[in-house]
Amino acid sequence: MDDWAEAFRALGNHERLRLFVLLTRQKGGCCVCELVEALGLPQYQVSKHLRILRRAGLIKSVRMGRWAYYAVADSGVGREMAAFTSRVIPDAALTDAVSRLRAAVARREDGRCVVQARRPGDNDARN
Amino acid sequence: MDDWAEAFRALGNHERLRLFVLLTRQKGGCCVCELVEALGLPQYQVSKHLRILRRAGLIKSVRMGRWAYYAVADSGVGREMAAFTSRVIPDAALTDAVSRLRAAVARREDGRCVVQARRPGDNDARN
DNA sequence: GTATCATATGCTAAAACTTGCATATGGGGG
DNA sequence: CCCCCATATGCAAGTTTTAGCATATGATAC
Repeated sequence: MDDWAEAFRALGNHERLRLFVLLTRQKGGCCVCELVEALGLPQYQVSKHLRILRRAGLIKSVRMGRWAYYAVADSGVGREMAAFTSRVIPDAALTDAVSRLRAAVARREDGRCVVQARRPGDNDARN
Repeated sequence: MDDWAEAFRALGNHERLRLFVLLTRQKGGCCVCELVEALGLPQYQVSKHLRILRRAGLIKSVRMGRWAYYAVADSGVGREMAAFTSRVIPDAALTDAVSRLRAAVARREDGRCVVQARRPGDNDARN
């Protein structure tokens, strides 16, 4: 029960919910920079949100070289929540983010992410 | 999407989650004093939690005389969430609260609540 | 080694939430 | 009318979250 309350709280934030739903849409997971690109949020924020989702048991992470790949957790809370959000949250709610994510993933080489990180001065969202 | 984030946040509190799940277990709804008895929380806290759940679209309320009856909302968020929590949260997690609620409901007369409110000095939980 | 990229984290101020107490509101009964 | 019961709400203190910036860590390339 407490586990579920924590999972609900983790998803009770707009950005984190988008983040989680994005991960459910991208089977196989994706790395942080791809999520940063898809969501248009600062990298540190994405990292922090990811940690909260992981602590809640909703997602898992694997280090591959210098990249960290995140995906929906296999067990209990993660799988159930993913199934639920996939069912009730309409695709239309995040078409843009999904297509940006797809684009980033498509740019991978040999299955590895090659997205260049935004640095101060790049064409980032609010500048 | 924002609606869902708000609903998740509302359920992201241990007591509120218990409260909501209790309501899903008691079809037809129940009044505040019955919930107070079932949960062992102070009345003002139950009222406040109920307001948050209602604002999130999870539950609805009806005034009947001096009692306020609360029940899971019919529409979207409420119904879906109720179905979900009923499926994933084991009954064992709140057997005690449910049986106290059932007992209170059983004590109704002519379908109306007759639970006497706890006053300072009664055999309440932590005293 | 140094430089660079991807990611994580510490710190701070602001905002939001929780809790408790007191009290207000709204309705019924005498 | 006044009193009581059921419920709601205003306020203050303590706690947690959030957002932003800077910086640390981990890993690869040179």
